[in-house]
Amino acid sequence: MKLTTKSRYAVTAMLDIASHNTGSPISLPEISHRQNISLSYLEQLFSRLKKSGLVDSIKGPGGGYILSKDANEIVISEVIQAVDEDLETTACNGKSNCHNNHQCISHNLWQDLGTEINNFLSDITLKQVIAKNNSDVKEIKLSEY
Amino acid sequence: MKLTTKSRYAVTAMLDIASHNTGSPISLPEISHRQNISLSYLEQLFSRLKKSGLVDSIKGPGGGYILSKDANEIVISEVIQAVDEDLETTACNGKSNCHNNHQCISHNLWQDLGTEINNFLSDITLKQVIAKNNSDVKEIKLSEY
DNA sequence: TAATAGTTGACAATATTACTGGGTTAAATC
DNA sequence: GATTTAACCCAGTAATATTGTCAACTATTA
Repeated sequence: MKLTTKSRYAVTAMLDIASHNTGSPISLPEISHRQNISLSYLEQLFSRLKKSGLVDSIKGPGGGYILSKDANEIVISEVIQAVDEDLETTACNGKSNCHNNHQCISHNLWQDLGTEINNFLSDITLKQVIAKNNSDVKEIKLSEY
Repeated sequence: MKLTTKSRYAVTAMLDIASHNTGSPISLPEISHRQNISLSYLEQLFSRLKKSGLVDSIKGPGGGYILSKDANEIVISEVIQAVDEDLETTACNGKSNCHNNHQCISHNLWQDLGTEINNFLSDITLKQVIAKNNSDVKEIKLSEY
């Protein structure tokens, strides 16, 4: 599990689509403007997102991207994994001589934690993040009036 | 919250020290060998970790680094923050005109999630990760005999 | 005190990744 | 069918991560 600015952009863009979902596709220029992410970069990200089957695309005027599943069926971790392809490898990966000894145990420490982080992010859907945010906004509004 | 290979290395190195903690300091060449991280890079990482007060250093032969606090008092998030200095900024950060409107709501989506991830990693200590790993190893051993 | 093993810091060089720009293709509207 | 809008593809540049090298500086030990 890796969590870079790249994956942050991808998650943000997916959240943008999910929160502006009115049935019609959302274009990348729209997202670019709202989220302040360069169009070219979005194109690269969505190339991956589409390959991973998270979005469908519609060409031409009025076209754009739509979520391939419902927003409560897409979890954060799969968005991240779609754009950050490299699976993490430990130094002793595959070496049979490094099994159950002291060195390998050390190597596994991060792997364990990585799995936990992954599990955590696999429990959060796009919809949940949006719902939480909306409730926060309501609170702000209430406190202002 | 950012989670790159850099922060992964930092956490791994800290876990290495914590798991080999026998009272005497652990040298960077040791960690470099065990975790397969270049010595130069470890030096850079530990420069930050020391500045953040997470480790103390002892010079000269037999020297190295020791945890400045007990392993159950150091949480994963502070290790990550020590090496990844840049605080994340949203596009509308600071602009008063972008408050409570549609655009800003989108920007906040990630920020909310980021906070959650941070809270999650603030609840996990070095000691917990090691304890979990040790129990896993026991399970493996049991199943092998 | 000299020699050695270790940390610390600065700096350059390279490899990898993040990001941008220019063009091509496809669909819709006029 | 010309024009517009958007996805899509490919190369280039910028930034960052990573490694390498060298020179202090510090404590230990002989």
